[in-house]
Order: sequence, then structure tokens, then C-alpha cells
Amino acid sequence: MAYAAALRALADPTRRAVFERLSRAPASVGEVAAGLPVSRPAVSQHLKALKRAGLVIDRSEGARRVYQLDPDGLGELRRWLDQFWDQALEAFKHELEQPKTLRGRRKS
Amino acid sequence: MAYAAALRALADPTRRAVFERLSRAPASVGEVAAGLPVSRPAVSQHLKALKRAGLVIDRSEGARRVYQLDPDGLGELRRWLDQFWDQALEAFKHELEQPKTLRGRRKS
DNA sequence: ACAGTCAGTAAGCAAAGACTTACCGTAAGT
DNA sequence: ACTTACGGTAAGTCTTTGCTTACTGACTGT
Repeated sequence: MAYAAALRALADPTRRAVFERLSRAPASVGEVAAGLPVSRPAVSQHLKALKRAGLVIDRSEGARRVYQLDPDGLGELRRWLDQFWDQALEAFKHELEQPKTLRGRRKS
Repeated sequence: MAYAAALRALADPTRRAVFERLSRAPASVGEVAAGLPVSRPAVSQHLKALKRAGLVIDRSEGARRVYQLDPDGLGELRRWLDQFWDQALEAFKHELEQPKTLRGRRKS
């Protein structure tokens, strides 16, 4: 059920920015905060949420604390999504074969 | 940028329940609401959010309105996730080669 | 036309949550 | 030891949001 925490964590734009920042390179809390329009404690709280979701891990490096991505949470999210992917595709194809009044926004 | 809306949509437990319900079989608003502990208008609002996120489509079927999954939003989410997957794996492997003080919660 | 069903919208409320500032540990340097 | 840098936590505020109960509109059948 950790995918729930991962989804909640990645739903917030700022937290997503933190996550994407760490995807480029591991960084400390201060380094991450320096590139964002929010305070350092805010980033610290976001990192705590990301860590509980299994999306990042941290290691102590002297007085600093370096964060980087953790494949665990990401992998669980991927598996959860894939669970619906095939069903969605097949159901959608089946829909196209019987063209009733489609109301969804189609991309093209 | 639709993955943002998809993440926001799937972050809510109730909305996720609606989504998972539709993944089993297309259903009307009332049918979905019948299986959930919330009111029908609540489900209607959730479906609106899911639709805007490109996660579901709906078709009019008489007075009813049948919803089903839309591969679009799901696919975009998958692509967004995969963007980080390889980086996370490689960074993590690199971490294991230099075993400093790992502080993340490991699964085993 | 009228009654019944289905579903989207409006308004309002209460809970969640994303920020801030202030404070308190901890580690390294002089 | 003192100072400085770094980072997590507490407390408080303000916005967001998920829910409810109305209400309104649309379609179907008698």
C-alpha cells in the first residue's frame, strides 16, 4: 500500500520539484531549497514526506544530509500503474469498435 | 503537463477507489457511488477531476452516463515515471558500491 | 404532459496541508 | 569551549479540498 503514499507525495508541485531536483543529482537540503521559492524548513518537510513514501533515501555526510532517489517507491508506483494499463488499453479498444457518443477529451 | 493533474487526481483515496472501480468495468455514476461510502455528488465531482486529468472518458447512454478508463492520462503518467526510473536505479546502484551510512528505510 | 430516474452544479462547512518564523539539536573549524 | 553551518521540529496561519445537502437540468416511460 505504499503506492498511496507515493501518489500523495508526488501530487504536490513543490514536492515534485524537490523530487525532480534529486533525480538530476543527489543534494543536501540547503542545496535543494536554494533552487526553489520556498524556505528550507519547507523543503525539509517535503523530504520527510518523500522519504516516508519510499521515494528518497538520505545519508549523513558530516553535518550535511544528502538525499537521493530511492527506486523502491518508484518501482511500486510503476507496478501499480501497470496493473491498470492493460485493462485501460483493452477497454478503450473495445470502445472504439462500438462507436457510441464518446464524450471524453481526445488528444487528436 | 497533464501528468500533474493525473497525480493530483490519484492522490485522493476516494478518487482512487472510483478509478479502480472503473478499471474492473465501465459503470455509471450511481453504480460507482453505490459501492462507496460517499454520496453520489461526491462521486460526480471525483469523476470530473478524473476526466480533466485524462484518466477517464464518459459516454451518454440514455439518461445514464457511463464512465470508463482512458489510456491517455495513464500513459502520460507512465512515461513521466519512466523518466526517473533509470536514473533512480543507476544512482542507487552507485550508492551501494560506496557504502556510507545509509539512512533510508530498506525493504529487507 | 407528468412522474420518476439519473447526473452535474452551487453553496457551505470542516478537515487537511503547505507555508512561515522561531527554536533546538549536532557536527566541524578555529 | 565558542562559533558557525546545517538541518529537523514546533506552533501558528491561511489556503485548499473533499464532503454534505440542496437545487436544476436532461432523458424515459406511462
